[in-house]
Amino acid sequence: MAEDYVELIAELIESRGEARPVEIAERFGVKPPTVTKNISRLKAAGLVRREPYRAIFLTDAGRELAEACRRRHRIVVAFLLSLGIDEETAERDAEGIEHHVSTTTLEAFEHALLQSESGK
Amino acid sequence: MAEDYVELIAELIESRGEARPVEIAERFGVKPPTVTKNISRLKAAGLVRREPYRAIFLTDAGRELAEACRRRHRIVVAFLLSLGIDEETAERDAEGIEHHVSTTTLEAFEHALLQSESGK
DNA sequence: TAGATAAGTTAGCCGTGTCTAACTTTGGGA
DNA sequence: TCCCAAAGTTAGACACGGCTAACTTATCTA
Repeated sequence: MAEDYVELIAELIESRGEARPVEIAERFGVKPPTVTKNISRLKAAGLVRREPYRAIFLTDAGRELAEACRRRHRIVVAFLLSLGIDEETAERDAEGIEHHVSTTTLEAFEHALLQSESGK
Repeated sequence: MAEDYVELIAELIESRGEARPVEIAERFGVKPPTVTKNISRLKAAGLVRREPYRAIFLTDAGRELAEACRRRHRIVVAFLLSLGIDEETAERDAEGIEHHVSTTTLEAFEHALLQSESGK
């Protein structure tokens, strides 16, 4: 959960300037109370900084985690695309797959990606 | 959860002749009461047939699900291996990845597998 | 065949992630 | 400026998947 949240929060801050619960709820297809509860868990975990009714910000730890997740996500998506999978499916599957990919496997994906690029 | 259970139960029946809670608990690294609870959920879902204190059997639906899962598992593992990933990592990652792979992506894996086989 | 031991179950707890219903706060018009 | 709608929170419920402690059943062996 935490990974998906910080990833999305980082994206929202980048694209919108701030991250709001209502947008998070829409993107994940959950209801606002779920977001409130999860955000407070992220806060307890030191990933997020925030006061009630205000926008959500990432701590340094949160930003680091988000960066690692986004990088991993990009690699997985790019890899699936390189296999000829359509964008929508690649995005959807990557969402699930990325949390189960070890460093070893991620490196293998990167390596395969380089091969396919040189061979195109 | 259900998929992992029926997959393992099918394996145990094949290799041992029957599936016993104690073995399931060991393989998943959980305690026996967890297995009892989950088996009764599988029974409620119509995937498993069983009386208390006896071995566990799959229903037709359970067997079908198990077969689909095992096939998918084999493909994911073979695909990861074809990327040069070591067996242990391939097994471990496949366990997580397999539940998030759409039919489209599974087919792409199979296709890539054929390519790599013809090219070796 | 009677115990002891291994296997399995039951009861009750916890954390996670979800929901609905009802409330509060914020902020932008009229 | 005041009020209303949108955003956010709180309270309380639920299912899932895990645990420990304590109990019951099955089985093996002396």
